[in-house]
Amino acid sequence: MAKLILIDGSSYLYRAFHALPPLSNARGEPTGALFGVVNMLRATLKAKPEYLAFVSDAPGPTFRDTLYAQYKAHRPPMPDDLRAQVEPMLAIVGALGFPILRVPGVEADDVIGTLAVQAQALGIEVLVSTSDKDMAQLVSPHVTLVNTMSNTMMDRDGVMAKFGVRPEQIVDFLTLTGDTVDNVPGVSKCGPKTAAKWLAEYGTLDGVIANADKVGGKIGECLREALPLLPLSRQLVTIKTDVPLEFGPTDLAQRDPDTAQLRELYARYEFKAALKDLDAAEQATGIVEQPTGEAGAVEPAVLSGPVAVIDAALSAPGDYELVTTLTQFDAWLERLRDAELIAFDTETTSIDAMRADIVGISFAVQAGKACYIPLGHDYPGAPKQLDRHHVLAALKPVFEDPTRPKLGQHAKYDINILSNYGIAVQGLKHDSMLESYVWNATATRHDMDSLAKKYLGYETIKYEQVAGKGAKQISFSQVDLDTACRYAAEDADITLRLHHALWPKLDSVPALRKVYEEIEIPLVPVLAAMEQRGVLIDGDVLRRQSQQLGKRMLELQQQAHAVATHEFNLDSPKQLQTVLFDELGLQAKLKTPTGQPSTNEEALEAIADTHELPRLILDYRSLAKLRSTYTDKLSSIVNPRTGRVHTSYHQGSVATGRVSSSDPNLQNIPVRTEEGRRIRQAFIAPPGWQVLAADYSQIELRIMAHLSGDEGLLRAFHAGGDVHRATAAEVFGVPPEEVTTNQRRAAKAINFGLMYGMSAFGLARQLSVDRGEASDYMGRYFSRYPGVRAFMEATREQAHRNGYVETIFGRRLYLENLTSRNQGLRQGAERAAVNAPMQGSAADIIKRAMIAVAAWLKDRDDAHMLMQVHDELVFEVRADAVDEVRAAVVERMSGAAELAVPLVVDVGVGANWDEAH
DNA sequence: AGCGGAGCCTA
DNA sequence: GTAGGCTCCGCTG
Repeated sequence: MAKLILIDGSSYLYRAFHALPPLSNARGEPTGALFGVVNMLRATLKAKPEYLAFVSDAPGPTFRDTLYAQYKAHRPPMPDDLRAQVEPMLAIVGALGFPILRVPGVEADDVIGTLAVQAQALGIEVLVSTSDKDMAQLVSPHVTLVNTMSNTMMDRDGVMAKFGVRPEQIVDFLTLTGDTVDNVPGVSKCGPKTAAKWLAEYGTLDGVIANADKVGGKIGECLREALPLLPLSRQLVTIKTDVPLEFGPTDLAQRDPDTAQLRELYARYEFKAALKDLDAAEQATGIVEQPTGEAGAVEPAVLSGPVAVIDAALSAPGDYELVTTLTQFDAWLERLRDAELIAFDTETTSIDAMRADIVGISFAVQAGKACYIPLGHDYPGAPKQLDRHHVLAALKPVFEDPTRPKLGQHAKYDINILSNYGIAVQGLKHDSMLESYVWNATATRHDMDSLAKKYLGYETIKYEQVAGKGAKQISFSQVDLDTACRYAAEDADITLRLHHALWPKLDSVPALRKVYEEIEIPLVPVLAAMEQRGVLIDGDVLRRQSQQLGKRMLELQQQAHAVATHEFNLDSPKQLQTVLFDELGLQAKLKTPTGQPSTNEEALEAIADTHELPRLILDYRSLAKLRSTYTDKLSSIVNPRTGRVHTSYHQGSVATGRVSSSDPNLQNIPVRTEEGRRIRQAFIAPPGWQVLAADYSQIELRIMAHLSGDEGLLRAFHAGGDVHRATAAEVFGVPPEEVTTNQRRAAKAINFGLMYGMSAFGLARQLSVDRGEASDYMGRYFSRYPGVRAFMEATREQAHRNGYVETIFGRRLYLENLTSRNQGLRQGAERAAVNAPMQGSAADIIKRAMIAVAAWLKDRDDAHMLMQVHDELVFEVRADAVDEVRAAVVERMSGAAELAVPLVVDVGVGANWDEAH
């Protein structure tokens, strides 16, 4: 059964303030009450409730003040030492991921009462965490009070034991006893015992009132005296359970905690146990949450309250309309024409845009107001839907009008879908996935469900909930219309709400806004076009290669079995381990991270001279990899409709700003070995066309020269020629023409290693020299290129100071684990920090180049951009246009950034991708 | 059927 | 030693 924990914030703050000694931190700030509350919150989280909230009083009068001017009139003002702890408390509560609820006009109790009743109706178990006895009136079979500070729980029996009355009698009980602290008038001389006695006798307050005459003695007079005020008192002590709220119990999921901010707050207020918990969690997961706000010095006051308060406009349930009539559709068409920003989403039959059919479209034009237009639900008994052709034809002018701004979540997919129906979407202005990605690429995944949870505290309907999962999953076209509407309209609605939550963040940092507006958003249609175009594959070439590879693999396999004297699965590292190290008794040189003797390439290479089996395995593996991943796979993935391979480019999955490619991954096609390179021969151009490949020469090293400003490195690049040779000449103190092959190899290893944040130890390993020698090389390198060392130091320092490093264009690259107590994790983070500005800037540059080249290609039909492989762009070009395209591509790639060194681009042209290199 | 580990391809 | 994606096995449901 799902559980909801409601925390009575004010009650805890007061109770902790009075119960704990007046602690303070090194700055002299009071921390006692905070400490108590933080411990209570941490204990609460350990219960892992599905839903939770921290409820506190909103500023301003409530309905009780209106009802009775004397209400709480004698309450002393909040002590300064307590007041000072309110803002930090809210900051910590927010950073822990609690939804904070503050509703004006009512007290926290009323919000808690209302949510408790609502949750109960939904079959949710409720725990009310409070130290306020008045709350006992809420207790029921599924509502229990918890007092974390005294570590007690109070259910129905507990209420009876403590008060001597049933929970439903608590209101009457409190009315009779009154409350001197809150200035609620009761019956004087009537304490808990008398109240319980009367209620036991007459059942209810009304019963007591009706029988007021029968009560004798002095106390009877007091009762009769109090009679006129009792109805008012009852109103005052009754906790409301019908407050109109913009959110419900199920909106109250915990958000992702902001560990970085927590660490800072805990450190500031010196909560050592809480800090230790954070460290333990970090060690366990190896993950540290990145701050989502401006990193650097964080003043708790700035980040408190509103950051985590559920914003009614962004978190309320939406109003979704299922559009099945022309009247409805025309009304929405009108809304779209008037909209400042159109949020749209498509529903289809497949996640592969190239094979998907459209099933429906949803729109949102304001938060909470969305529609779903079903177009292709075809289950038995499906209601009649609008004509797809008519709807798309009517929407086409809207989608294709660049002056009507549009918003999507991963809009590239929807653009591809609509393109299948002849609609060329123009005017994509925003994409919530990219907003989140540019804001902080690593704080969260950027799918809508994760974003809604993190930035809105909203739990979306999951696709699995409407369509099932695994083998039983049905197509969206089989989902009933009402369910489909809830799901699909929510997608458009949440996209819009996410935009409202994320855009102000981006807009507040000019460099990030520029990266988003000038790089990521314009890149969307460019990538979409590349995916749709696809690349032509020669299936016959691949099939022939598969056969040849298979034949040679079989031979190797038979030889291996003969050597091992029995059959075994060459693809199984585990079986191989047994054969090599147990049966044949070979000496294992390396271990896997899990402690098993390793059978990876390096380990087999190391024992290849002691037995013939390792070499057979190595040969077999390289062939198996080629066949399973490339020759078999690629020919099977050719789209039958287009005869081409259509990859997907991912704009939101690489921490440094690169794009990645999958289904298939065209960014890891072999190139280093002769056999591998043959696979590239299958990437061809149509008859009369050529493949043109253009790649940046040493782009990351050039960026290092630019960023570091190191004179030696700048000179080397300005001189042109072989930079590794130039480096070797400097490091080894010989003229460039006398540099030996080994010297150049060492220099190249240093150049690359430095960009990966390498240590002398790593270089020694790479070059197979001892550590002293490697460290000697690095010493000489840094003495020749002192600017490089300074740059690396500065980068590490910036990473520690800000939690992120930046690219040339100001993209922020957050680092995880920089403050880890685990040395390995921390050093890993520092290496990543050193590499990130170079890898990230290179990514920015090629993205800018792609946008520029695509703009130039826009109205041409003699060349298409097909692939991006990090520092390389691949095109198909009609033979008569090759020279012109080559010049234009080089010009735009070289001109994609103004660096302190030239950006050199090498171009090759050929009948296939291999020849074009 | 889904998942983690091992291994290996790219820049 | 940076950044990814894909395939296989072998385990768990």
